[in-house]
Amino acid sequence: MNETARQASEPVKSRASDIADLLRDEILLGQYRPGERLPSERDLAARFQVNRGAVREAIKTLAELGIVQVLPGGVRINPIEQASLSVLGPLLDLKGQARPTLISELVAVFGALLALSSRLALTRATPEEKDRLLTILSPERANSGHANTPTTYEQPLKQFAAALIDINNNLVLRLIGNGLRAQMMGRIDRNEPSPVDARSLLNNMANAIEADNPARLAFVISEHFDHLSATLDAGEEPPTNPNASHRTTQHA
Amino acid sequence: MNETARQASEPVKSRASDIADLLRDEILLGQYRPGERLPSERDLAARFQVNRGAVREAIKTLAELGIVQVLPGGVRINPIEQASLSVLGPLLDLKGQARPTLISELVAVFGALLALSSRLALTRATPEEKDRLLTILSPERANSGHANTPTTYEQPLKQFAAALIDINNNLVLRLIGNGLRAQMMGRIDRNEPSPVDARSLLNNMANAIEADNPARLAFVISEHFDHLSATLDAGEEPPTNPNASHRTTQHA
DNA sequence: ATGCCGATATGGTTTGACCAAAATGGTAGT
DNA sequence: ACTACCATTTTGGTCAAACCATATCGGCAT
Repeated sequence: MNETARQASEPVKSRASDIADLLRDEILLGQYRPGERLPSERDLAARFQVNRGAVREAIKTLAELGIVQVLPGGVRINPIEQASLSVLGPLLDLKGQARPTLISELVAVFGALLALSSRLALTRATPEEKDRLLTILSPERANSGHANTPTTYEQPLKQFAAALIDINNNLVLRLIGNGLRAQMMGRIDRNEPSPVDARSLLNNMANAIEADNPARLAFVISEHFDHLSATLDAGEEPPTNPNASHRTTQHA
Repeated sequence: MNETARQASEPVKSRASDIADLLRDEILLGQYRPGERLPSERDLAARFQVNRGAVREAIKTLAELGIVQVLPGGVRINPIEQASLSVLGPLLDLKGQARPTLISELVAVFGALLALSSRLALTRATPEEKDRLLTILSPERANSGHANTPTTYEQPLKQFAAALIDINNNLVLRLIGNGLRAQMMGRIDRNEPSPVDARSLLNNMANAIEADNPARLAFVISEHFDHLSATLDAGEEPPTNPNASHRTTQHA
């Protein structure tokens, strides 16, 4: 029946993917320098006690990630800058060991893309779509009336971003968004506690939408994330209060 | 000696990559519907007269592209929206057969990212870096003095974008840029004849930089590419003059 | 010191087989 | 007739031992 319902629970861990993960982390951690050669497939197979085929598949994955380059004579390590977007996730998992400023950079780009996306969307949005966006931004005064949503700021932003993607119907934008989201999934949702008056952000966004002002919408978003990024840039862990357990029902 | 000089001439075509390309195009062309199952590895191996290992590696590639999902019991096709950025290239090669509006969408996102990147860069650029940007934008009045550059508009923009990436030093931005560039490489350089008064764009950009106005810089870029995107959106091939052979020394 | 050439190492490919889990289809029980 | 269960088949995952073409490296002869 429901042929499209399948959801891909876990990626089905396999030897090859385990090896790929391991080698990937080793490379991202800088254990091999760019231009250097990875051990031969046979050596790796011996090291991991697996068949050469498994190693080949793992290397295939690394090549697809853009962090190595396989050519006759040997597999060579690429500079990180030549990698694919998909390395962000692993890089984040390495928690700053490889690039301390990563999260700040990510926030900056995310904010900018959100701003861009919202500007484009608001320009072409129908009244109904604008209503939808407003509803997402301010669940308190929504028509559905149930104000029991626990004042989380990430959720509205996520939904908002998703709605923007739908409205824009721009495949390129969607693919980039997919990539970023996939990499952030479950990695910095907690680490990015969306500090800096996120509530006022949502309000400003709503106002800009009501005012039908795409430029202003983009501006308030950019401002917010620029600030957030700068904050993260300054100290590695800016306002990490001892009681900060992400969403502490602030005298709601 | 020069250990980093190796340049990866051609990607070393292999059976597996051939098969991957073929299957990829078939999927992108919609010969399989999302949720549907790809033929089994054994069947594909038989069809392509190759070993199963080659087919496995090909499928691995497709999985990395995000266009299929391999799990015990069968390989299933994903909706295009779940793919990776890397499908853009193949999609462009299919020249609109799969998604006619792709180029327009790409231009829109490219412009927006360029605007974003330039805004961020101009905010933190040193005077020297600003000079560098200006030099790139207006080679005529550059200090080097050789005005023999044949008035191409793509080149300055490419160099400009590259310089921005360097200035920003934002890995996320760089990876996205890499992805987009890799996909566009040799594909739409000719198809995107950078029409609409590109010269005035460069001038406006230079002015904004001289004025130290990041917002204005971003604005002029956004405006330009929004317009370009809209133009592409309207007619599939907007001003394709019969004599349009990309750069026709317009009465220079 | 230089040029050539062969041994060696490397990725690419093949064959054939086995395993675990999913999908399938038929049978037994209701 | 319908459902629940189970055995068969199919599928991806893995393994083993080779062979090929090319790139690399070493030693040899000039």
